[in-house]
Amino acid sequence: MNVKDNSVNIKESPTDASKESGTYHHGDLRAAAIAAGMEKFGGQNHPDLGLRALARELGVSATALYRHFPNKDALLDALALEALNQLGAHQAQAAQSVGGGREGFGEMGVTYVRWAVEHPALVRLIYDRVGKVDLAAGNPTKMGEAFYQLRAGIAATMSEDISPEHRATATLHAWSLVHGLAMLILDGQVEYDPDMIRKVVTLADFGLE
Amino acid sequence: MNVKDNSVNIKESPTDASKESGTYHHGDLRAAAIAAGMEKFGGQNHPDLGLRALARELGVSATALYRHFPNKDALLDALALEALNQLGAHQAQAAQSVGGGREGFGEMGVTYVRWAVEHPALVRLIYDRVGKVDLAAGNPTKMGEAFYQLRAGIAATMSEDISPEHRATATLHAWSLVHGLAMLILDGQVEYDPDMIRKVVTLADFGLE
DNA sequence: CGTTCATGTTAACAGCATAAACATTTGGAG
DNA sequence: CTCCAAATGTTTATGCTGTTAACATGAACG
Repeated sequence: MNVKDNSVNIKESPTDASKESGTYHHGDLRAAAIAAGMEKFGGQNHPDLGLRALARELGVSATALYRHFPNKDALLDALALEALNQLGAHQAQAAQSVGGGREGFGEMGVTYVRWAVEHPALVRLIYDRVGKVDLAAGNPTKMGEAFYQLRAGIAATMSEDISPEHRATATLHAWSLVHGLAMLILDGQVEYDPDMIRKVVTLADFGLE
Repeated sequence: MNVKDNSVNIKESPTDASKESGTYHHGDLRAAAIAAGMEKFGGQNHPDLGLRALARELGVSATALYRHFPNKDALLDALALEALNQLGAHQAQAAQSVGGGREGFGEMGVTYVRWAVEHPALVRLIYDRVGKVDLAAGNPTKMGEAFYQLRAGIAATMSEDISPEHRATATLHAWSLVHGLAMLILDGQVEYDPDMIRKVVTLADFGLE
């Protein structure tokens, strides 16, 4: 599988744009807003975005964002999707770099946790939004699809000659393990230590090999 | 170990109180606020508390709460502590009802997840607050102590003749597993099913017996 | 009986998301 | 090329929020 780059496409606006004086129109505000939002959430631990602050950074009035997002939640959804795609890309890369089995799962787990530690607010945002969005509208969202890819990556590290039920259980087990570990670290209950992570993750035994 | 009830002590205020007409003074507003807050968070999934709304429910003006809590965060901290104590009590009860080993851990894990599912907003609140509080002030908080009890309960289900390092790793593994599972359920990624929970949890093998 | 202190009140402020009305720029059709 | 419509921006206004300051009440204690 290739590492797809699903990142937001910051298209140069018509007639170049970029900047140039105080143009009334911004160029591509939607993309800029998402980029600025991602930047703002980058190293932070707790998601907290103010429309006014974001708009100020973009050199635009607060209500301008409403031309591109129906409300704040929609903007957060867009950010969450962007973040999930980035995480997915990292996971795919990790899966690519190693084989399956316990070793492969270890690598994916470590990657998941590391990405989470490096982008705390984004992980929180992802799970926060997906919990609200997917349930509310029963639409087969892009986020749902991205999550499916994530699970599939985990399941792929498991031996093929185990029963489907056991496989489902084991996948859930693995996902829970790395996600829980990541959350405990983000919430300050466990200090981040790559070696320790690997030890904990490879302690798992659910018919991987 | 006995099941301690660390719940908030709703002391009848001096001179009885309880209610009786529109007394200018409330009686014990602090306890009432915590109780009302717990009630409000009870079945909800996402923590969201408005001081004004809470005060309205208590039949008191919004700013009255500032006589008992320096700010909103302090109130949330109090709620988180209360919630953590309740969770701890449940865990202790579960630990009491079964022996150690894989069976014991399974019971504790199921209990943890069940309580989390029944009180989603409170679990979120607990980890949200402890992440901010314990780190900010390096004080050995009551919450820190309560968490220690939680970990100790998990560790107690493990065989005694394993090395301390392995024991620490295994404890973290177990905690991560149940916490991650609970979070995935709360975020709508996994549907709650007690049997499935038990299967996933007992799939763990880290020198329990 | 009177003072003091804890605890309540109302009024005010800044910041928030958001809606409505108005302004400007862009792009396409005649 | 011109003109009109749609897209995208701005200003203004509304009702929410947490929080502070100044004032009021009542309970406890000498």
